[in-house]
Amino acid sequence: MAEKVTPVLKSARKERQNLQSFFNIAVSVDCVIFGYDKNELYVLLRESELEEYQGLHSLMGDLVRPNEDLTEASYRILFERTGLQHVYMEQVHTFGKVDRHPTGRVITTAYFCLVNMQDQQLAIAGRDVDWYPVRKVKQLAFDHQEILQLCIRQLQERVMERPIIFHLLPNRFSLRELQSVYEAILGVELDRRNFRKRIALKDWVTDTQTLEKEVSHRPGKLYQVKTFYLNTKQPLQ
Amino acid sequence: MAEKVTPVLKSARKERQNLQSFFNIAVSVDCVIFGYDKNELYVLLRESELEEYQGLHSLMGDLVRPNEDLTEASYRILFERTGLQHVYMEQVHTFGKVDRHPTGRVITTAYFCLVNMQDQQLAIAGRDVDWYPVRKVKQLAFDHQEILQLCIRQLQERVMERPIIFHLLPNRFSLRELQSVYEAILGVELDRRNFRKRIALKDWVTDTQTLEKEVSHRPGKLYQVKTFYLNTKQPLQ
DNA sequence: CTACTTTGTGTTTTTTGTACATATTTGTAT
DNA sequence: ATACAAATATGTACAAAAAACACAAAGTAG
Repeated sequence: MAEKVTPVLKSARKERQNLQSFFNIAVSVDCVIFGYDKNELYVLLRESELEEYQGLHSLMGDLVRPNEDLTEASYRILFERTGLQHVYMEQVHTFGKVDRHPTGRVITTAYFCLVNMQDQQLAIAGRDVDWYPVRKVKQLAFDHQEILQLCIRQLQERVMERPIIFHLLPNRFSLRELQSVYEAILGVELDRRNFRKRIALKDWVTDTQTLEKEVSHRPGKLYQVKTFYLNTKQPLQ
Repeated sequence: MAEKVTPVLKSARKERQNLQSFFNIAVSVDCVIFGYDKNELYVLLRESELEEYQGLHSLMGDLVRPNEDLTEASYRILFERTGLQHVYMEQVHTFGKVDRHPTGRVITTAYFCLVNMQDQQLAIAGRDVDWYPVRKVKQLAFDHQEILQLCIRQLQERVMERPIIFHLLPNRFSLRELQSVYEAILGVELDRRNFRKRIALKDWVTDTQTLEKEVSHRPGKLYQVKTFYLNTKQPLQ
């Protein structure tokens, strides 16, 4: 790391005179867009454009424009790919290795986004864009596998401390579905009785007085999240 | 998205207009360097160089060089200012508002660092650099107040989940000191008996069989953190 | 040697989390 | 219509963790 010793300050000043050299780093945003369907957590991926990564998938990313905030860029990318606005999003980490992009110096800030895959507004843009079960994603272009892993870990932490999981679900859902989303994200099985107790205690949802339809067994009650907990704005960070 | 272009930016962009269109965002790193002494949490600040922020302090930051990793840049900045290497550091957040820097588009990634203020190696570089009690910092240049706040919050979360607090302390410390660091960071008072029980349970420290000196009361035992817990590498993120 | 300050320890209570079993409701096949 | 399958719905006992709380011992200062 900081192997060079004292002359650093002096040479830094020198380099700074030649200011252009510091505008040689491109800035991008990568969105890890999560969805949930039938006991599986999905992530939205596209086919990589680069020859170097032919045949591999990559996250939804783009360079940040000179006149847009970092946050704006992430919402733009999400919108371009999904047609969705007002989606829950959190910044996760910035990846800045010199050689992380094969064709130039690009640092990237990763965000995770939670979307409802049943949303009527949802319009996956591009033939090469599709949902993939997170469990099955083994290799991605660039350092995107690492980015994805970190986003999953952060998602796992967040769903345990804040009511953000509802962004993955349709308006009405059964407690069984809710539990399945937790299980898909955390990768563990949960005890049904304790789970329901915990949810009841948190007081995040209300009974809609309606029942599931088209299930080949006893239908469960449908619940809604209390609207208070559906803010897109992240309460922390 | 909001297309506000301030005159400042416009001229800044003009200067760089001959560069490739997406390589005109500068990337910087800001280090929030924390220290602890006598019941107070301190942060290392310098006087701002910019006219716009004359008289205000700012964090330790610099532009990232084209050929250094983001992480390298943060260790370089820390080393330039403190002479320290192998310091505990964590990335916190990247700040990317278009207008966050008055003289151009600069996005910055914030790191927090934990240093031992009694460290013999510690050499604060520059007349304008000094320690300030975190409690008393009210206003900073740029968006550095916001950055500082977020770093404090992340530090508060981390010390509750991982044994990183020892990086702020000298080699040997009493349990009373250790408790005081927690109290300074968290801004709360802790029960001594429960605190000691929790620390004993965590099994992070060993008794050095020596006692405090030069205290005007019953001296406490001195402890050391088990070396296993002193890795500079962050275990998560 | 007395007063003072801080260290050092243990018990009880409360809260939280975990493990676990049975009756009920509906749909489906006969 | 009846039996069966599958999932819903619910409560209690136990273990672990956190919080509240009080008193004796060690050393310093005068």
